[in-house]
Amino acid sequence: MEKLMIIDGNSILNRAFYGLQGAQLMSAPDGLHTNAIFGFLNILNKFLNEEDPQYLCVAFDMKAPTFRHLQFADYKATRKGMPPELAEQLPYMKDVLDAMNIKRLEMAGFEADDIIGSVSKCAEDQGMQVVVVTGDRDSMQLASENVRILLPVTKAGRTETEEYDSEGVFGRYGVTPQQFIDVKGLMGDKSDNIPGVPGIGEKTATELIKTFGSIETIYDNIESVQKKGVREKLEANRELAFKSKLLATIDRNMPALCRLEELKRGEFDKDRLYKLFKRLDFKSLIAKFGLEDQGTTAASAASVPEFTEIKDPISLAAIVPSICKAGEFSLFHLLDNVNQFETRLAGIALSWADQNAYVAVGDGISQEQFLQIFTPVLSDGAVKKYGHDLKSFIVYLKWKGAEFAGLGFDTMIGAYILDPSRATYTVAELSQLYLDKSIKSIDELSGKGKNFTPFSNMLSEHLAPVAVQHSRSVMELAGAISRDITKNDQEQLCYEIELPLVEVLADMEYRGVRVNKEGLVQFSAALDEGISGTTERIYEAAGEVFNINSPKQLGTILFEKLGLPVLKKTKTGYSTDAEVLEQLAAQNEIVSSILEYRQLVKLKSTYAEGLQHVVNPVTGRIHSSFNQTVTATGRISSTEPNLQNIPVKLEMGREIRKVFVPENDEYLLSDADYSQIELRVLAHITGDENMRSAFRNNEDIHTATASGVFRIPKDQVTSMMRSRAKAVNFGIVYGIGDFSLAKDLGITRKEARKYIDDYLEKYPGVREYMHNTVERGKREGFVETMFKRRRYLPELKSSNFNMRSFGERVAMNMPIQGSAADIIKIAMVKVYRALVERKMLSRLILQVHDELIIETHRSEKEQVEKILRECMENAAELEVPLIAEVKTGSSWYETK
DNA sequence: GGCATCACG
DNA sequence: ACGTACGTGATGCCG
Repeated sequence: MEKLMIIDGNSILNRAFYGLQGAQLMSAPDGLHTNAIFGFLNILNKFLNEEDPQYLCVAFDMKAPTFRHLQFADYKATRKGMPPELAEQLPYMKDVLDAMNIKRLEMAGFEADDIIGSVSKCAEDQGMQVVVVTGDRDSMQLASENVRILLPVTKAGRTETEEYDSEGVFGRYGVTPQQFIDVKGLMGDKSDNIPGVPGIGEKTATELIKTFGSIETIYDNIESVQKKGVREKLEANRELAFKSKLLATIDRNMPALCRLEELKRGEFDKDRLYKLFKRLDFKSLIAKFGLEDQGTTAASAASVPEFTEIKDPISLAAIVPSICKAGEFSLFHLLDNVNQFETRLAGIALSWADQNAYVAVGDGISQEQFLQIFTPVLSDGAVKKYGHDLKSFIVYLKWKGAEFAGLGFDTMIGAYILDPSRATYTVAELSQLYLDKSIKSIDELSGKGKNFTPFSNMLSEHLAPVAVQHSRSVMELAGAISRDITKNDQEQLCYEIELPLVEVLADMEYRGVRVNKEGLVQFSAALDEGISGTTERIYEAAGEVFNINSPKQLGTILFEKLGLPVLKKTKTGYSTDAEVLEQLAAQNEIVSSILEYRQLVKLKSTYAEGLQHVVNPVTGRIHSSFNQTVTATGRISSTEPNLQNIPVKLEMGREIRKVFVPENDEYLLSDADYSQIELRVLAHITGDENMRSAFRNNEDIHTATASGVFRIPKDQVTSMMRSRAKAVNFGIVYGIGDFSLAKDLGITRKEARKYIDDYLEKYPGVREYMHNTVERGKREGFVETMFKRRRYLPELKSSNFNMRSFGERVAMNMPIQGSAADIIKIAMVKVYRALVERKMLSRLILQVHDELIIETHRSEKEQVEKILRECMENAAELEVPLIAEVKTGSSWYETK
């Protein structure tokens, strides 16, 4: 039997739009929203795979009024207009469907439901099987032996499908599909503004129709309606009932929709679809629909520039003079991981003047030969280098003992400065964005997951053209991106802060930090003892053995077996996080054991054991990566391992810091941290006089705030008041709301509101700033830091309350967090230069957002402390003093 | 691979 | 009426 699938376009788009609205907006590079189209295509793809129909169409509503509007003025009067974020997606959705050769059906004067009803009837009559995909239960009336209704529903965060044929409808609602119309006629539908009979709801309506069969029969036998109240309501609204039934009835006899042949599925127009998906930034769908190949065959694909392939040392040496003469060149380096601790150069593409070359390292030229021949160029500061992610190349060179100088531009960093919110910064996507040029991406070439192939295992005939396209693009991108940076007035940020920082971070990664591995092993063993005891106590209290690490199993024990009250839920079930457990601790002894267990297991798995795995066996040190293009605010992030979240708050965790030590006993660790840098930045950029004077007088800011908020002299501020004022200070920086402050402090919302109001009273400049920064964000589309780092905030224009509120909080927070990040980056460059210029033995090794750590040679202790303090305190000229506190000790633990 | 949890500033 | 603080990364579970 042949099968037709009809999709209710508006309803599925709506569902996708509202279903896929996380905190993150989904949008194409130019800000066009794409979430509804994306969701629609995923649903479409799923059902096409499951049903594989021979015929397919999508029905849409049109803006024109339908016969229902014309007959009844109120019809759908309450329905709000489509939000602009969805409306802008419609034309693209239609383009995509056209490119997929899927017939769109829309007709002025009719709703999608009527089209679906008519087409399905026609198909049914011709002996076809019909599947209707919709998000709208109104279509239930269409179900029959041969018409199934598929309803994607979101359950616990996952999309499942409810399926109804006529029996299914009867099973679920107790009435036949036909009678579904009568039920709706009686109960009405608020969202469609179908009035129904006032006072009759779903229950009564269903009962009545079950008994009588239809609205007509009810009125023919109105005296048989048992309940007096119901009968009176029915009698009083006879006309309304019939009118509502008519409104609820889908028109199944629309003219001219019966040309089913036109709905036969056709081939995708792959080229057109590929371009559209590119436009919409749908990478995963390109793969899902098998369009990868279009990238190279598409007309827009850039051609590969002419290049020389270099496979012997002599040819390499031959191009060196030409590069030096050009005075600048771009490079694209291909690194492979030999193992967890070692990278290898697999090849490098070079572009200079009008020439390009690919050096096949490991294929005729060894790494050593390459370095020997090329280091004079790499270390010559007079020859400018343009690259993409030069930090990784510089770190590689450092391991090989080679020098790098003359960093001209890094396109990854440049693109991050232009827009720090991007998920990735690949040369291929930046070329598309800034050069309007399509090149094959290098990651695609090497594959992912089980298809992954190291560059060294690939033929250079495949690698070289792509690598050369990359190096040529890097040259062009350097121009395009630097022009935009100039336009945005971000030159200082780029050339004095971010680019100089590349070398600083490379050096920090290369140096690493010494850890006492034996100490980690011992720490781990000590934790084991605690864990086994705690585990036993938990099993004992639970009366059974289960996996405590599984929130699901733990939830079952706590909330079902032990009957503890459910205070919070997550998407997938009961919440068992620390906040919940702390509230439950008094009710059952097991709870505090679980908290203790969690603490111990976290320390063991993430720190005691996790860190052991990343100690470099050659150096005995941990070489974390410091990422410069990850955060949306300008902060640096640290990975593999993350050395920016080593425990410090609780003593038990803090002990782990004892294993972070200097290289040997000639060295110490110096730790300098900014005192209240974010609040000082706040005082500076808001210009608030009260806050400024508190800092200028070197007051304790939380006490000063408490004194203002509680309207009492500073010497009468209690520690309770101070800690509450501290919470408000923090909250303000995050774009506070009374609800969250109340929860944080365990007070009522009203009290929290008063704290905030009193705070803004005390610091009126802060109120002014918060208002202005949001307004400016809306006007300009972005907010910025003291040093002109930008973050774009399309969320501010969202019609979705939550999303817009999120945008507003970010608008308030980013300039503060980001300015603090700017300042410490400036300090890092200063500190690094000071150490290098003085030819000191001490080196910067870690940064933790407001804290710098130097491995200090004992002979240089005083000098290092002075450099740290001065570079940090003078990194920026603020309206309030910047204060850095420095301590030196024989381990990270000892620098507290 | 997404989710829940928890470590840091 | 909404649903609830900013920025990160690592781990273990589970579909």
